[in-house]
Amino acid sequence: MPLSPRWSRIYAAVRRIPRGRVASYGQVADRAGLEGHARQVGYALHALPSKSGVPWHRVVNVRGEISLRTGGDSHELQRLLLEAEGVELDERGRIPRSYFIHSKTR
DNA sequence: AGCGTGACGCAGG
DNA sequence: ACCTGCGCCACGC
Repeated sequence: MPLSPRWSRIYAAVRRIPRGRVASYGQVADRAGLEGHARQVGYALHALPSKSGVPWHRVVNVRGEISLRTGGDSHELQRLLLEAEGVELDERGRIPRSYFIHSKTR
């Protein structure tokens, strides 16, 4: 049975993030027509089955950090998936602004 | 039905 | 750059 229309919009927005780029939870919320509901984006992705085909790994927090609990498996997985797409983390383990959607460069 | 919790973000200090 | 408080909504007790 279908998830709430709210979550469907969120997943659709995530699917629109181009390969090799990332978006913050807030940007996803905006693009899903849910301005100010960044937290719901995190919740929706958390509930997402790993088989879904939704590129959840392209969503990071506004500071360019992977928001999954450090040390956790999925945190590691997200980093690997991003690097596989050519997204490079800086020395602090954060993703430069230039990889975000809407960024002029890159 | 209330309350705490959480893959967040922004304004303040 | 760091910390705190608050708004947001769905879930599980």
